[in-house]
Amino acid sequence: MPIFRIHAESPAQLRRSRRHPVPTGRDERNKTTSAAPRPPPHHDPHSDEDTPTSDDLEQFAKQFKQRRIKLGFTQADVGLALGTLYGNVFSQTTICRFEALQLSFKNMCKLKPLLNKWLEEADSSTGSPTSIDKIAAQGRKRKKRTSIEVSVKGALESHFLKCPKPSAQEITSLADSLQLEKEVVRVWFCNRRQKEKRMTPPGGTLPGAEDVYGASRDTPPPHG
Amino acid sequence: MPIFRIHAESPAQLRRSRRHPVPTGRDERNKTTSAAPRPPPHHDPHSDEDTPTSDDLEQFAKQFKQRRIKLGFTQADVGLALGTLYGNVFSQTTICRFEALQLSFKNMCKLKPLLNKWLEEADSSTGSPTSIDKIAAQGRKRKKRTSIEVSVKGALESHFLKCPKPSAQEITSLADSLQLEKEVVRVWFCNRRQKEKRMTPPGGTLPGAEDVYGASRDTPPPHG
DNA sequence: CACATTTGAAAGGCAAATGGAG
DNA sequence: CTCCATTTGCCTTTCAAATGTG
Repeated sequence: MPIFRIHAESPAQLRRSRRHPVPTGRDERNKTTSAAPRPPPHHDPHSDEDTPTSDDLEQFAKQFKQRRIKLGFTQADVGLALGTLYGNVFSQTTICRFEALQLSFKNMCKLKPLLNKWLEEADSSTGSPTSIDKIAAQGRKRKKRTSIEVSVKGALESHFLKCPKPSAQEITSLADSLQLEKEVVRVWFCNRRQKEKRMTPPGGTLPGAEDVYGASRDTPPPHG
Repeated sequence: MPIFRIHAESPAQLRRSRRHPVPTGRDERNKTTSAAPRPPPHHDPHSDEDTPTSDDLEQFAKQFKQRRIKLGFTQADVGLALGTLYGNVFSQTTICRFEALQLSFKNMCKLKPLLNKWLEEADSSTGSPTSIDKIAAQGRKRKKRTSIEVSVKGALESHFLKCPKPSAQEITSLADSLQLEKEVVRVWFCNRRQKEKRMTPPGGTLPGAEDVYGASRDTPPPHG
């Protein structure tokens, strides 16, 4: 049973390879089953703070989820709590991914200590009135994700078609006319270009038409 | 423009694929797109409080979403805000459904005034410090949804197979052994029985043979 | 800037909670 | 209490916004 797949396939890759059929054929999944994907730089087998093994993570995630549920918290609650505890909010999505081992190995390692701390906190204060009702998201580190309205998106899109690489000035004026921050627009174009690349099939053919070639059995999308 | 499908096919009905006649008898399903499914008791054309038409709702939902985004709020924010405004929290999911017109007509009507109020509130306080109005309205709060752990679910399931209709006493003891509230267990069995029924084809045959009785073919299959 | 990665808002599936009728 | 319809939310997934690195 191939348990822990973290890092064996990073989420990004999963996503990508799922999008087009990509005749990968063989799964490269059986790379590492339970060994740490990456040997610790200097081994230090005893702690929770040091690079854990995949098994550690799996174990922890499982236990974490169990405790969380038993304590009656939702994933969202946890994400929020991390904010009030360390000023570092996370979305419910991220907690979900952690529990499901769907983050990269590195990412998992980064989050583990935080969640561990929260768990201890929550665990110990079972029943006692530790005010966890701080709604103020102070010192938010990451910028809140901007929602771009459909119509606005359309406008951006059509601009992109005309000019995928607008100058700083163009961006500014566009941002202005759409009432968006300049930075948001700039990043949007960056991301949009990235997407374009992703969607453009390696050979210049259309995606979906690639199946015609049939058995390119083990040729994952060549990049260059 | 056949846009608004509220009530035309409520999610619930879609899901259950109209197996029951539903008391309404005649289907008011194809009752035009723009007329209110139910004529106002005494018409009072000027208000937001009265039964709105489908068009009203569609209009409102659209506008609502636009404003919300422009103001920089997420669906979750709104849901939460409703809680602090009226003591009646809603989840992100519900707000999402409202915006997408995915609630039943009745349900939409019920939520509209609340959201409308929030919108005004939020709208007017753009930039101004605002009063943190805590209308400690009805304490009428929905019980937080209980998450039942996988293993516990398994236990319940196996009990169900042995005895789908446990007595109050059995429930109590089961609840006790699983460390769940008795009520939760009772409801679980109710819901489980419901599910069983839903999955069991009407004639004892497999689902798909259901239409033997009535040619009710005005509902296109769930979109694809 | 390109490219890889982290992270979240919104949407979808399933089911927990609620309400009405018997 | 039951059944059944309906409301509503937790968790999950998708797509992409934001961030990090060269």
